[in-house]
Formats: sequence, structure tokens, C-alpha cells
Amino acid sequence: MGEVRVRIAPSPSGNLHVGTARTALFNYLFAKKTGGKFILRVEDTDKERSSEAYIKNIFDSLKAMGLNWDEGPDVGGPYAPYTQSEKFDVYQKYAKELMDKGFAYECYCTQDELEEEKQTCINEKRPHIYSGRCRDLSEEDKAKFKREGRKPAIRFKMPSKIMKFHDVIKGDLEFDTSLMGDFVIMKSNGTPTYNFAVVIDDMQMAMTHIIRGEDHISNTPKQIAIYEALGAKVPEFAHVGMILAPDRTKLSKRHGATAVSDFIEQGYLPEAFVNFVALLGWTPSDSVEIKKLENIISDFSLESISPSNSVFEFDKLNWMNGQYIRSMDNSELTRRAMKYMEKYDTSEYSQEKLEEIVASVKEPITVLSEITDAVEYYFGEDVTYNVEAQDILNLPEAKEVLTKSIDLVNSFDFSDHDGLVEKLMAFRKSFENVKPKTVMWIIRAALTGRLRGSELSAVFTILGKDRVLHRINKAL
RNA sequence: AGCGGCAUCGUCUAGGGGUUAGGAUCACAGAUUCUCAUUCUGUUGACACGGGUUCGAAUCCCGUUGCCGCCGCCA
Repeated sequence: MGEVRVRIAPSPSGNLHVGTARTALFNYLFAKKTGGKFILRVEDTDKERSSEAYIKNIFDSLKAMGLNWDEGPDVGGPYAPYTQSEKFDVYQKYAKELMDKGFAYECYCTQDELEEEKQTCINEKRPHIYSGRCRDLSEEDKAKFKREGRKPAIRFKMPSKIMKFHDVIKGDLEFDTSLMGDFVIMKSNGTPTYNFAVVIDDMQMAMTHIIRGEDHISNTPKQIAIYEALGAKVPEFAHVGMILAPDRTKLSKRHGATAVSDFIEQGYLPEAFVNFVALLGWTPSDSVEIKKLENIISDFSLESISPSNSVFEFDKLNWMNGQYIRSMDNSELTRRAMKYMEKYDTSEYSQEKLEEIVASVKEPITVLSEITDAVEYYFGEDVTYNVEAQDILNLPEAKEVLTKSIDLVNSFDFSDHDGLVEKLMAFRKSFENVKPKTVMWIIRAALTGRLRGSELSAVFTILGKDRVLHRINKAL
């Protein structure tokens, strides 16, 4: 077998979808594993629904996930162009070839006629298949239709037979193509339909394996028929199950995020996202689930992908993202967290201090966007107290604790963190009738306005003596 | 309606004629503790149903059911 060539062929009619992202990932993994090429092709034959903004989103998302392509619209390659709208003439050429060889014919049916035919089938409870009434149109008929101003579409003559093919993931598949009817390959406006354009491109671009969602299984016999009519080599197929929302319907806007960029925007790390998505259908052989892309590559195989659909649940994604956040080094984490701290004046802190802040709040965080709220009390002179904090500060013992804590703070050497912790630990146990935990709560409430957050020692050192005293006095 | 695919804890999955049906996540409990959390330990929880083949079926076969997909001059 020669070099493996696989592709991801998104249609730029929306941002990069989670399902497309996973298909891209599997293609990428397979290419890297086999030393082959991963190609990006833009399927924008439907001009109305395609846009530049979506193309950019798709490219950016793929790059963010680390799925870099060897050939594509931007980087070029030996089979350029990699954008379908730039090669309409090519499809026309092949459509003509198919007509010349008798594999295709012009169809002058109007939308209304087609619709009527379909309704009849439905009423008679027959499968709705195009009748093929234009198969044997005479030249006079054609001329007549043309005079009426009708523009022909081109249909492929679907041979009637039992078509069998092997799918790397699903196994042996069998279809009765007599149930499919002659389908359109060129629309009357001169542009190709999906089923035709993919085949032409995959053939021209010498794809060896077609790895895609199982929503394309039923299209496969049609595509194979075109390959055969063209005398081209049929590639291997591998159909991956669908990704479903928790309610087991198709993942859509109403379930929240569906685009990779939505997830990144919310603060999911692209590397965590890729890792999670890989686990939808693929399992590491050593059962270590947290794995970098390069380690997944060596362990990957197409055959081991699960044939069934999988439900996309946030629980595990959140857990995994938290794992990535906690294991990331602080300077990198801070760099990525900056955009979630834009509402604050971060200039009051040095880079080093900012890293301390981020490090001190990162533990409970599952998505980066939670940083915004988590660091709130590190900015500004005063804090606002939430309900829990108010209750604690209203405790009768609060006044005593806070008053005494002023002496404690005055005794601190803010440059000696260990010493500070030692004094703090002693302080919390120094009350006879106030529990250590409550002592800490009172101070925490005064300094941060809440009962949860960074370790208190970190709050002290980051805030600094002046602001600590200010907040204690304010609380008093 | 027809055609195709799929079916193991709630979810992601391992396994694939004889297993205490394994792991991860979630939930719950305990331990640790500068609050919450993290971390650690433990617990609950599954082979869709009915036939068949077999000494033996969750595993193979058939059927049923359920879910998903396709039946477009969308991709």
C-alpha cells in the first residue's frame, strides 16, 4: 500500500462543529500514525450558505486543537485548488464525460414535477424514488424543454444491484441500489451536488481512506457507483458513529455550545478538549485517559474505534479540563487566564504577583472563565460581602477576632511566607470559645467578602499589609 | 413507509462462549486540611427483550423493541 492520504472536508456553513472536529481528529491521528498526509478541503459548493467568517473559524479551531494539515487551501499542495468553488469547471468536465459514456443524462423536471412525483409515492406508500422519466428523452423533447426556458440538471444512472462494501469500523455492509434511483450530480445552475463533488475530489486528490460520520453511510453506495463508472479506484471507508446531546438528539444550539470555538471561548483548553473528544469512540490501550495528542497517535488505530454513537456529557470534559488546568505551569496558565481578567485593573500587579494570584485560585476551577469571579477580591480597595460572609461577620465573636487580627497582621513579616503561616496557625487556635475554623472564616469574610477562595496566607501576601488592614477595619 | 446502522453501570468505554463483567466520570461516604476545593480510600450502579445453537450465551444466530441516520437541484 502506498502513502495514506486522508482528509477533513468541512462545509463552511457554520463554525467548526464538535462532530466535525472529532472526525478531523481521527483523520489526523490515522495520518500521523501511518506516516501519511492529512488534507483540508473546503466544500463550499453551496455559495449561499458559505462564508469567509466560517472558513476562518474552521481553520482557527483546527489549528487550536493542534490538527495541522499537510495540504489545504491556505498551504497549497500538489492537488490544488483545495476549495470546491474554485474548480466548478472540473466537475462539469467529469459530468460531461459521464454523459458521453452513457452513465448520466440531462433531467428537465421542474421542482414542482419532482415534488408531485414524490407525493404520489408517499400516498401509495411506496419508497419515493425518482422515476427516471428523463432517462430516454429524445433530442426533440430536450429542445422543446429548452425553448420553455428549462435548464437541465444532470442525473447519474444508478445501476440496480446489491452493492457490498467493507467498512473498516462497521464491517461488511450491503445495499440494494435499486432503492436509490437516479440522483442529481449537477444542479441546473451548473454547480455539482455533494455526492458528486466529493467523489471527484477524493479521486483527484488520491485519497486512500475516507473517515467520516456515519450519516454518510447511505451515500456511500452512490459514491462507489460513481467511482466505478469513472473507472477509478474506490478508497477504503470508515464510518464513525455520531455525537449526540445528552437527550440523545443531534447536538444543536439549544444544547449550548456546539462549535469548538464556543468551548474555547468558555475556557476549555483546546488540548483538554481534543483529549476528551478522542475518548468518544476511542480507548487508550493502557487505560491512561489523560494523554497528549502525540501520545494518542502512537496508540491509535482505526479498527479500534467504537461503531456506536456516543453522548456528549459535560461531566467528564469538566473534570478533564480541571486536570489540565491544575497540571499547567503557572506562567502559561496566567497567560491564558489574562483574557478572563480584563475587567480588572491588572496593571496594579507585577507579572509575578499575577501568577501568584492565578496559582492561588486555580485548584477548584474547571473552566478558565471561572477565573473572573475567583480573582475578584484581589482587585480594588474594598470588597462586597456575600450573604454567607455577612452572616459570619455578624457573629458575636467576629469583633473580637477581627480586633485581635490587627495585631496579628502588624506582627507579620510579609516577605516571610512560612513565618506568616506559622503565626496564622497559632492565631486560629488562640481563642477559647471560637473554633479555629470560625476564626479563619471571620478573617476570610473580612478580606475577601466570601467564605471560599485562595488559602488565607496567599490572600495576605498578595493583598499586602495596607489593604489587609483597610479591609479589616472596614469590616469592623 | 422503506433502507441502513447501533445496543455493557446515568455517561464514556474494556471484554467477546466458562470473568467476582474491568476502568474512567458523575453521585454518595470516609480520610487529609489555612475555608471551599484538590488528593486519597471506599460504596451504589450495567450486558435491552424473546427465542435458538451449546454441557455452558452478556459474548454466536434469528426475531422483537428502542435509539440514530439516510431517503434534497443541503453538505
